[in-house]
Amino acid sequence: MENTRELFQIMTRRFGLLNKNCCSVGGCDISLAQSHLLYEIDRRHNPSMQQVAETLGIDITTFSRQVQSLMKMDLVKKTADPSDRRVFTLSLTVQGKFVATTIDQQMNDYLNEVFSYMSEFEKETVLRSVQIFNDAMGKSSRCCAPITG
Amino acid sequence: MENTRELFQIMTRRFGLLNKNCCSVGGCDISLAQSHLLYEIDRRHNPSMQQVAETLGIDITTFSRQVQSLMKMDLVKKTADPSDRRVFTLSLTVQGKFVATTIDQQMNDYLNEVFSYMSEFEKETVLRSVQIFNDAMGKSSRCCAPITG
DNA sequence: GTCATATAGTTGCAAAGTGCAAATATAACC
DNA sequence: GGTTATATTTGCACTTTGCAACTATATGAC
Repeated sequence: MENTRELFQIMTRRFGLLNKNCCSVGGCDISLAQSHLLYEIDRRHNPSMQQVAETLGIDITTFSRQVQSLMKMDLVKKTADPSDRRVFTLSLTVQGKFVATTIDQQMNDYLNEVFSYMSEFEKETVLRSVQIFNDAMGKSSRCCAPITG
Repeated sequence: MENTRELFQIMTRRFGLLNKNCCSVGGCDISLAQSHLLYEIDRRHNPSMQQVAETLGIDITTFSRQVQSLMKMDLVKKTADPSDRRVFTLSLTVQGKFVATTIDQQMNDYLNEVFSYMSEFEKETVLRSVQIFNDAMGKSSRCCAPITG
């Protein structure tokens, strides 16, 4: 029987490689870190810088600069929060939304191909399992617990 | 119903954060990249530099330097392959083996805690699902297919 | 043999990414 | 009004990265 960590290590490595391979949209090449930013900004509703940085486990100063470069590429927008002027909320530009959506599409296409090698029952089981696992990770008191999502 | 990619994205993100948190063994702090190297060298039998770099999806020049720094830390050993003198095979030193084993232990401890939030049946299902998913990824013709393991 | 070509690995260099400490700006509490 | 806390940015030094070019060895054609 394989080691438990091994199973997850291999899976996440492969998924990470996939993520890396999906960083090219049209003429626009972005880094893996930038892809993660776009993903997280896309799935939330106007999150603050702090929130996203913490969720991704990135130092806030590094994050600040990553946002700057994505703004230069016109993929991300920063808006001052009127209720607390220390805070900036993040959102995607039209182009940023397009890039994020395209990446999401590519990833889902690939995942669908992977699922095509399983029976429908297996597919359902796998999806449910990942959900169960994510829920359990969320309950854990140890390192990764506070991360939302 | 949640997006398929979302499920995997969240899971791998959390697992990645866990990996990052498990990079400290005794007085020895290593980077996440170094942890991945140790892991992969540990689970293979005297792999060559090329093999490991390709498996991890790292540029060979970057990899070469990572190996150099792990050698300086006395965690990894490079041995000239007598049958092909262009090739160097990698292995862990006693201390490297200790670090890799300790990290593995920490990761498995954490995973066991996560599994404690599930029933035994759910746990079995999740483990089997990850195995099924890894097998299916291995069958895929797309990006991550050639990666061994 | 030896010449051309392929492969394994290293190094130079310039660019990008990183985190800590310190700064700015605003909020919140008393 | 003054102290303390929070959100974000910048300075700086260090590390990491990948491409191009290099060395060294192997392999195949002839």
